[in-house]
Amino acid sequence: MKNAVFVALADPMRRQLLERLAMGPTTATGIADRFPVTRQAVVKHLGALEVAGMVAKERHGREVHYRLQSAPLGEASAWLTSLSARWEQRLLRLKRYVEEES
Amino acid sequence: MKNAVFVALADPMRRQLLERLAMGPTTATGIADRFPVTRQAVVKHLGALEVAGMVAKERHGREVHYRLQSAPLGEASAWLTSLSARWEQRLLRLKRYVEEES
DNA sequence: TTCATGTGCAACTCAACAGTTGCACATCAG
DNA sequence: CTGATGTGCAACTGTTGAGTTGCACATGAA
Repeated sequence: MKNAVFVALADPMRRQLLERLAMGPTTATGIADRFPVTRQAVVKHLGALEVAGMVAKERHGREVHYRLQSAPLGEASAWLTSLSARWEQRLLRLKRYVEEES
Repeated sequence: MKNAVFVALADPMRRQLLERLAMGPTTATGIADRFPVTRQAVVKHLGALEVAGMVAKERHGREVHYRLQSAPLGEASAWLTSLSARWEQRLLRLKRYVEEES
């Protein structure tokens, strides 16, 4: 699942979709009007985001509204900070070790 | 540049490389011994990570050591948390609005 | 020098993905 | 019902990237 999140985040268009969805739910057609791509392209991207759990569909009549799901974003962010923290901690240990030597 | 970071993070092998590099610098050959892939594959992945600024090369004799650069990880994480925060804030505003109505 | 090890470059295959187009189906307004 | 709008599904093209292989070059050790 985590993999699907990072795969989804790899595409610039999908990141733009996330930025747009952060302002509120929308339909694929509404998005396609403001982007230089087909509605089908938008639908596919939203599908990838849905597989990653970053977006949820909601049908109202004949319209399908997509809304952001922030949980996966938090998980991805947490993994990144954890990785960075492990490295920084290692640098800190090395620094202490060098200072101890002198 | 941000795009290269997310593209680099999209591959499971590269994320494993980052995990490995968080424990300390290594060579491509050393990594290839512990992974079921060719050295060349590792070199290519490390190249992608280098383009993204997440890894730095350092030559010692005939060996090339790769070490983690944590800055881009922090930037990527910051973007994710910012996006999530914007959405959460919007939900909060909506909640306040609804409570005000009643 | 000679050999082994580590690296760099280039070409190739294979699979996955972005984006498009065309058409069918569903839903709302008149 | 009729037309307009929104959506879903499928097939197709073009491109990108992962991984491999082969060979040449550089460096350290005997």
